[in-house]
Amino acid sequence: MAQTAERTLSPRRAELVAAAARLFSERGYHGTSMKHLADSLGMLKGSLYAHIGSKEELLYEVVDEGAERFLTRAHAASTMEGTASDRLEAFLVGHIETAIEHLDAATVFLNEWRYLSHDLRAAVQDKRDTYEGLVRGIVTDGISSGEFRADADIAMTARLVLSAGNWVYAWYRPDGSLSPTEIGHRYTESIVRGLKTERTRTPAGAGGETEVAL
Amino acid sequence: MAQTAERTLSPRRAELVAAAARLFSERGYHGTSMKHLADSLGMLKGSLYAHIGSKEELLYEVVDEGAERFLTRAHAASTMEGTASDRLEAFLVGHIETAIEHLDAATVFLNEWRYLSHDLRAAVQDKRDTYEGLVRGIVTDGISSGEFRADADIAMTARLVLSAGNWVYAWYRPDGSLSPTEIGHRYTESIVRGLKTERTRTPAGAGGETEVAL
DNA sequence: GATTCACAAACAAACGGTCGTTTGGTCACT
DNA sequence: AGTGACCAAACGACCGTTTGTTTGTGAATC
Repeated sequence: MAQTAERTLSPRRAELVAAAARLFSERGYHGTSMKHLADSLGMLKGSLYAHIGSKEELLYEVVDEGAERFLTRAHAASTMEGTASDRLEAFLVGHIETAIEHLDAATVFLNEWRYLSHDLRAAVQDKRDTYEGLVRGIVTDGISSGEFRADADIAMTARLVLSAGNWVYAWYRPDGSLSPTEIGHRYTESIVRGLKTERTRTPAGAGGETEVAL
Repeated sequence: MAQTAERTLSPRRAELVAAAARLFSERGYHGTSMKHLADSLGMLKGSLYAHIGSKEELLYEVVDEGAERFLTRAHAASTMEGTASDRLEAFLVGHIETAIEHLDAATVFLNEWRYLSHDLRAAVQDKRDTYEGLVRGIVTDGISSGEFRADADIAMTARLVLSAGNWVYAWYRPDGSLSPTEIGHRYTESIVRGLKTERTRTPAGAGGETEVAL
């Protein structure tokens, strides 16, 4: 009855998902019509359905792709050797690099995922919970080992880290003077400095001015 | 020809704007139809146009109302007596309190403003720039007075503050155990601790666990 | 000769918005 | 008290357009 949406193969389908990521991030899910999508690929909207099952399926694919990228990097950071500070830094740098390198998918992952219908949204929510759990784990480790202050608020600290990383998409412009890695390092330094028990201050260079962007 | 949309008077119109704020924040601007709005007020969509000029006018009203609230609180924090730390704290606490007390309008202000057409969007952008300028001013003052580290990155620090505050809407639930004020204080402490030149550590109580929410 | 892929046309439903009409209530005037 | 003018507010049908999706057809590719 319904034509099966062949999984991930087909290069043309990948183009579709990429175009959807760009449009959804620019105009939002509900603000993007199938005609917009088709126009951006030089075809008619009806033709899209040779590659996909529905508009929502497309949204899910973009969102899930974003979630997987974040999780992969986060898992690597969580399990690597080193102090909790090292891992927290690797986590945040990885988060910000991922967000910037795939700005479209990351924006959609952060902003449009809530428009998924119940079941698909729940699947994404699971991954988000897992992700936040990884940050909390690192912070908890740092406290256990005496590296971080014992009275640090774990949930609040984790959210501060994620908030910093999650808002990058809102102000980052590719023509800025700082690299993603550099941004990640600076954010981490600010946060970790406040977390540590003893002072292990690393000198930080003064950066150039950048334009105002909230 | 076009019926003039009477400014801000009319209590019924205010109800309309409030209902729009709630719906726009829940379903997004493009995801909310005029029929949704009318239904939520128990009237027909055609009747809405006795009070408003267009859907976009409604969006602008919600967004601008949000912007004004943030700006008012921020201006008060910026001009108050005290150290830069005090003002930075007042700023962030005010930001978070405002965001939570008017969660709907704040969410729309942060997420949906970009769907305004060019001119209206530019007006909002101005206010956002002003807002960010206020944070930077406080950080700059702190550096000048020797209160904050001389090598602190002003733009980055300002963004860290705003990011923390701007993401609150995404995880805050009214039934949580922490008050808006408490949340603001904890965030500020984490950030300011990393900014200060000498240690002026204030003891912080360990908070209760809260549920996972990204 | 089967499979891909896009076209072209059509679909019902929903979109934002308009408009002439009806409603319920409040006036001033008799 | 009764009457008619006035008025904001809501109705309800309708506008033209766009929405996401389906389907039958035909050209190209393997």
